[in-house]
Amino acid sequence: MSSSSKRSTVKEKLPFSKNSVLDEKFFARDTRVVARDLIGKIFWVKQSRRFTAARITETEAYRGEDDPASHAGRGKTPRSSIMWGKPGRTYVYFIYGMYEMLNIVTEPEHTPGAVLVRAAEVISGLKSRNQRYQVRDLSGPGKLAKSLKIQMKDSGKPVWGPRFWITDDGVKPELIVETKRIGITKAAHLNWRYYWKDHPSVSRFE
DNA sequence: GAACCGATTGCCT
DNA sequence: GGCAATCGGTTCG
Repeated sequence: MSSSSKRSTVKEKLPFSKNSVLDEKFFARDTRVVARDLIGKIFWVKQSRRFTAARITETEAYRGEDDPASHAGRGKTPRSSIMWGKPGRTYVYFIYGMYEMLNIVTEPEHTPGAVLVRAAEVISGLKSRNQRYQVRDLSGPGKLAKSLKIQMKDSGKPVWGPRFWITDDGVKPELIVETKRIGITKAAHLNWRYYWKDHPSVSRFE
């Protein structure tokens, strides 16, 4: 009668419905549409058998050769070539000597594009008690990657497991604000940043 | 090789 | 608001 009698099977139970996981088609679309649609979705990370869930509240779109601010803006290089790769894979890069940035590759294969995940709110898996304190609001891409322990070696992984997932639980923001991207000098006038209006985890309001 | 830059953050004035 | 920290990627020679 106790649950201990039927132990773990080969298949691992995921803390979300398989139907709610976004698939490759979701990411194989216009980068700006994907960036906007990702607001409110849940980003899952599995780290040493524990799951952390964070609701995405802020993103930015980075496109191809038509976007000078994008890593793809000067053509394919060893670092940026992943942006031409299959959609729905992570693109993690290192910047300013100390921060990693989490991006998701967009557009059909051979068309470059990626969405920078700039902010999120941890909604489950938050560490507490005797474990190390973890903040709830991941306000900014550097802090987000650091808190979720996302590193360069995570680059190229799909967002439908076994390390990352993105799910839709039906929760939607009342209003999504579109504004200028942050921290760039080229193509700074484009309103390709999207955030959940008034959400406390958003890095900056403009 | 060497020099320069950057999709950030936190601390300082 | 200004600016240093810090280092892989990119460009230049």
